[in-house]
Amino acid sequence: MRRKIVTIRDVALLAGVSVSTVSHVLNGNAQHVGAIKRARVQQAMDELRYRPNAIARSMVKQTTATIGVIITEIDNPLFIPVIASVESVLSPAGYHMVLASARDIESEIQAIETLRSQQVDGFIFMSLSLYYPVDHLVYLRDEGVPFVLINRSVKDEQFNLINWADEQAAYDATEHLINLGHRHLGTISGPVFNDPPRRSAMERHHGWLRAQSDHGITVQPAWAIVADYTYEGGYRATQELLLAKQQMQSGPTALFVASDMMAIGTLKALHDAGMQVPRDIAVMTMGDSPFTAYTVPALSTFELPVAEAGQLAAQILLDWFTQGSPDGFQQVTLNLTKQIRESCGAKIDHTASKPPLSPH
Amino acid sequence: MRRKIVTIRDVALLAGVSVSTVSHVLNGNAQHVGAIKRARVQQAMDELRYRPNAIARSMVKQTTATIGVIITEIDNPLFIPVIASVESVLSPAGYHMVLASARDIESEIQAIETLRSQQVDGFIFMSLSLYYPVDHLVYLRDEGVPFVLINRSVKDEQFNLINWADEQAAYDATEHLINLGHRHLGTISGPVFNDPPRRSAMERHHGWLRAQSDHGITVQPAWAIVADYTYEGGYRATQELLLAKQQMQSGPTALFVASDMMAIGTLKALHDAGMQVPRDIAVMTMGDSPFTAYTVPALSTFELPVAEAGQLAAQILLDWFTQGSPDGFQQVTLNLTKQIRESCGAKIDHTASKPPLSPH
DNA sequence: TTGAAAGCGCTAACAC
DNA sequence: GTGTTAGCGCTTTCAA
Repeated sequence: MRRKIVTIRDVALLAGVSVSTVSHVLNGNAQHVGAIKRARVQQAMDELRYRPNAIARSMVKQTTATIGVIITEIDNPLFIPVIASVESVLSPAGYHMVLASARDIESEIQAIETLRSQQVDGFIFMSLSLYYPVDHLVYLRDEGVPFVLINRSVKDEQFNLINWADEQAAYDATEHLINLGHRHLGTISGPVFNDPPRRSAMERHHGWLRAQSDHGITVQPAWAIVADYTYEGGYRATQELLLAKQQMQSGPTALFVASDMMAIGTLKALHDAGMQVPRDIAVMTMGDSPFTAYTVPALSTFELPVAEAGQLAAQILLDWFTQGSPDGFQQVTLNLTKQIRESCGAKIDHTASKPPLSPH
Repeated sequence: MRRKIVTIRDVALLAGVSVSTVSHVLNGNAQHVGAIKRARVQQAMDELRYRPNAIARSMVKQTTATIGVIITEIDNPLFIPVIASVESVLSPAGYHMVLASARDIESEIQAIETLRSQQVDGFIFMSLSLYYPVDHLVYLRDEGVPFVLINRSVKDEQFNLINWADEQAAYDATEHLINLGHRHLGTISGPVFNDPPRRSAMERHHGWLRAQSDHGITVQPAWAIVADYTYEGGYRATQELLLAKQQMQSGPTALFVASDMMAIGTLKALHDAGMQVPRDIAVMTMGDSPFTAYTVPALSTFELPVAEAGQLAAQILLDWFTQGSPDGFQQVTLNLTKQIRESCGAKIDHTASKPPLSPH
């Protein structure tokens, strides 16, 4: 990019005016500039193909109109709609986005340092959804740096924090299954045993438990298998569950699968085992993948409002920049949307549908 | 980000040295600095929590160590692995990435201007895979700005250009079907009738045609349906095909679906119509979605080496920066990887498998 | 080995 | 209205 650079000075020279005049027309303070000179300046800029140097401007304005987006799990499909929506609100406001990825705390700290030295005006942190230490974020906050966290596992109340109502959605999904008549529920959980633990996985698992508890259903621990949110994980966990069922001579009639990627694996494993969904087993899941509508059978799911999270995050930052540091911090929990399709089946008939397994 | 900024001057003052000395230790020119002073400077930096201002540095060095990535179709899953891999090679080299999206030529031109004024050192353009005019890219090239195009539809030979071997993969996929014994082939094409046309769709369609031509198979135009690379499109196109089949009293025994997203829709439509894959109809597709392994049945596909494209693009730019402007431009075509699973079925037996539709 | 000083391209008082 | 000028934080000759 090292052409011979055309500067504001060149323009001033050609237009026969001073640099400050050029600067004024550049910044729209055109009221302070006579029409004749303004035209001359415009023409000189065009002639010279002048392009203002944003770096130099940032230098004096002490602001870059750029926000840093730090993402983890760059392979997580979730972050596409997020950055897309962040971009969609930032861009019209004249803000830019620099991206950095960080798969752990160390590289996150590193990324923050680098972006700060690049003078970004704020941050969006996307999704290191483990309960990691957040000392560096506390520090950042105390320095007055604007940032917002999306889907982040923190317990501290003092951040701008956007989360999804994972626990409630899992509860609702499970309850939906219960209302359909199911009394024997299994689950494929996310990575609940991670260390540090992962918020969404914990919450979703908890929602599954709570719904059953509220309905007086006894949880069968052998029917709760832990996986890792991937297709493969869902596939293997389902095989495991089927094995347990075989050994126990009894299995769940309905499954809550804690992520739609896993649910795809579950569907596959069930199919490979010769089981039909929802006839032999009902399935509910949650997530944001548009694929769920096109699986066979189509998955009943709770959809994450992912784009909303990104928009909101960007808007919080923008407001901060324009209106100055806010009084408190925003804690937003976005609800998921119920999407009933085929995999959860219809209401089951307890009196007729099953052979007399239990006296009930 | 407007704390009271700690500058190199503050450090110099505290350490009792000159700014240029601080600058030297900052830039590793430590040979020129005595050990005692060096230590003093280090300590002062730590004490003040000094963070060098990259903006100021860029200002004098005339380089930002940042490359602009302009993507279109931000909803296209393809670009995730691309930017992930771009980041993975840029980051270790100390380079950053600023993202902009542009869904048409006008906004692309706009994005280029903005990023240039931000003094990015180069560009990666990702995937406006239509034959749009490229005057602005020619201009960019002639100005000596480093950039590379990924999956871009251009005919000009004078760009760094990374593409996938779409035509060949489509040819191979079709030939695979032919080798399996199929003689009646259908296709769900991408948006071939777009204006301007879309390279990958055209090429894939052409590959499908060429393979049949090479094997002396007569193409049945009614079995070639055009869609738009989406699930929905694949679903609807397949329904259309089924309708045509019904009206003609004969249909294809095998389908080449030009993208895996569409193929998911195809599978669904086929299932909804009560047809079994591959028994009733064989399916081959191509793309980069990891989902294909988990559909029912698992999709036979040609996989796009997407990450490779990103790495290559980033590397070309990095080499340019370190070794200076190259002599020519690189034109790379990356081959897809054959992945045979269930949906294409096994070799079919012409003598026995079908009721005597034809005397053959 | 160290320091003084001249910018990098731009903005914003402040004069005129 | 328009021009002069002092920086923004840093690197880099060039002298000492």
